[in-house]
Amino acid sequence: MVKRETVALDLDAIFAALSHPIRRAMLERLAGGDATVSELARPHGVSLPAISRHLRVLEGAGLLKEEPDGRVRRCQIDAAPLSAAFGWLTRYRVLWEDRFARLAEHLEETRKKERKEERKHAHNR
Amino acid sequence: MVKRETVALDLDAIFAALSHPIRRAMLERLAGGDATVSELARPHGVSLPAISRHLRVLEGAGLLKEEPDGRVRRCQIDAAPLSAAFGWLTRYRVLWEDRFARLAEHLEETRKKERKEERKHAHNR
DNA sequence: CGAATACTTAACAAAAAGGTTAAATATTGA
DNA sequence: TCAATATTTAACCTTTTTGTTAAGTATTCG
Repeated sequence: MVKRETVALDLDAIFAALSHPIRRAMLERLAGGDATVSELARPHGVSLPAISRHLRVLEGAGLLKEEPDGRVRRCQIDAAPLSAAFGWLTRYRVLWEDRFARLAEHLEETRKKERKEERKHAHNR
Repeated sequence: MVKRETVALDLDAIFAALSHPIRRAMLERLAGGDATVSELARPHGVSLPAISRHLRVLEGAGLLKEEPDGRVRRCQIDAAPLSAAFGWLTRYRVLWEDRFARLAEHLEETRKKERKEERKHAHNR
């Protein structure tokens, strides 16, 4: 199936896109509403070309849509791909939680036995 | 506040660690239980030094704990840092709430089934 | 029209990422 | 003790990432 590979490639691109603080900050900014390239650039002390390339990274991960509007470019977040990242994390978080759950169960079991032993010994004292 | 910076740095490292398919596969493997370096290396067609460095990336993100055990190194997942990534995504999850809801439902459904299967198998053991 | 504005592309450099092979280290087991 | 096993370190190469400045392309507006 092609889909599996696509998803995998997406995850590569999505997680990579999220791994840079400027790009995360841009997404955070865009979460509050659309913005132009310059507006997105302003808070970060880097050149416009650098910003432009960050935007293309986000776009490549499917996280950004741009729409030319006169001489301005209006940028909009597309958060949909985040659900893939979220899904990956969730799938394995679940597994780890299960492991913890099983461990916790086991410990609880052990504790019960121990308490039983304790009570027995208390009687014999 | 030092904490904020630490978290930001962690997010860089955590998302970067998750952006490589081999590293994600290793975490998936480790989710099923501890493994040695060689065991982790086996499925991927790369050299052991390459694997060793992937492991250090995971370790650097706090996702891996290694314990020398004779001439073997037993690797164990530490899922705790994932909650930072999880947390970041969750903050912006408002933007894809609908999809999120559907995904969450689906995962919950899957988990229930899996647990049912687990109990069944546990009985047959 | 022509200057200013908002970007992008080109060309370049430094650093990081990801891989390789060869050599070093440590542990086990015959 | 010696050979095999498991893994890391060193040295090296290539590609990608991230940034820079300078130049190019549209678009708006006086």
